[in-house]
Amino acid sequence: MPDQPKYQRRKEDRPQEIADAAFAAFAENGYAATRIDDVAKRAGVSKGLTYLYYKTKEDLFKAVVKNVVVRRVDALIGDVESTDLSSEAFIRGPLLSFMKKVPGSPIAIVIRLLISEGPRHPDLVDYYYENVVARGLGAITKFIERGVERGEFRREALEHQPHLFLAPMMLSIIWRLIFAEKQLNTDQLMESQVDMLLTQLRA
Amino acid sequence: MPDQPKYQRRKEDRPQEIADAAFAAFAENGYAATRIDDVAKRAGVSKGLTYLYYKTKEDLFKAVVKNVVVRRVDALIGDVESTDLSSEAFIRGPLLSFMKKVPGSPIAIVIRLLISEGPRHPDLVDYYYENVVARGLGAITKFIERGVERGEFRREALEHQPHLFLAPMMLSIIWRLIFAEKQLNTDQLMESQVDMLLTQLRA
DNA sequence: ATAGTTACTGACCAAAGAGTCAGTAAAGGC
DNA sequence: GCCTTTACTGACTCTTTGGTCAGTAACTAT
Repeated sequence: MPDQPKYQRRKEDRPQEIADAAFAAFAENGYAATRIDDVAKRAGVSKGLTYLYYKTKEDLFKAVVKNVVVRRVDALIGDVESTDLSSEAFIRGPLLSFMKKVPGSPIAIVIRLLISEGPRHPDLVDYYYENVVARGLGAITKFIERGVERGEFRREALEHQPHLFLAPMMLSIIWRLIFAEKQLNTDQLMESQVDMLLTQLRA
Repeated sequence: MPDQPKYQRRKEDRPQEIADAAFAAFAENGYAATRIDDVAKRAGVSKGLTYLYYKTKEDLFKAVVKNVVVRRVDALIGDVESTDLSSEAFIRGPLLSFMKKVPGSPIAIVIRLLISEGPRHPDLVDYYYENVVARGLGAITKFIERGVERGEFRREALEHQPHLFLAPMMLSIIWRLIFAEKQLNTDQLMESQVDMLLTQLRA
């Protein structure tokens, strides 16, 4: 029987492993009800090690919440800027499919955490506003404007369109966060809305 | 100097006073971060008294969350059933004005609490689904159907209309829960949506 | 091998907070 | 006034948990 070492030193990977475990724990139990000890167990390390990489529970929380969403939004914005589809085709294609994915993705969890913990972490809220919301809305707005310039869309009535595109997605997210099991065809909801908005936008 | 009694016995009023204080505390801090001692202080009573009227913290929480919303929804449903306005006039009038009020009302707080604590209190979620969501959606659906019977609305495409009416309200609620200060004209958002939906519904 | 470095462990501490209960005093009946 | 009832208080207990740190053992260099 080979003597198995009690643990391996894996300086490089630990922080991410702990962050992943923490995300799962926060997702299940929320911030306050999550025990650091529990996070450590999930990550397969001791509590002490968690404190080596993250100074406090709050630090861990913030670090975790920040790194979940940004790269997804980056990807979407990249798509928007590089696509050669017509505006309508892009909206019906990649944008709609992105919106359909969100309610079942970690983004939804982050929204739950922002709703429950946001008020006690204003800097986290600011971070999300700047890096996710503002950029996301900006991208959609730019995209509608491009449609206008190309003569695909009418100029008027685009005041609040970006938000209206997102509204059924938001409803779907919340619905699933609260009533996970109760059926609601959220995909169809978003499709109807997109249809409706495009009809109104079309030149 | 009259000797002031240390306290008054007010058996009738205490439960409600404690519940109100608890709602305020839960709204500010969430469930886990709320101290019973704090609730008691807000209500101007001792911690012990809280436990006389509510067996546990969880009992208190559930009692509080249940009694905030139901009577408002009752009122709305009462309106729906007794109005003599045309369907469109009712939607543009009382329904829209109800939806505008919600994001700044205690209902929004309840939604926050359901999102953060719902998973750990499934019976509370069920209660809300039955008493608020199902009844609310039912009322709107009935109302659209009435419009159809009267020849005001087209029959088709009313599949998911009730949810679409509510979607921008949901977005507004969440927006204000997270980004309280950041401006967004949520009223106008809901008006645009109602316009759009009515245009589509109109016979 | 052996010594040195440090990633990692786990027992520990101190604070906080849910829930209890013996005792107090306010109201009401006589 | 006095007695009884019970709404109410507040000090106490016991558990939980965030955070610390002295010690251990996995790797590295020589």
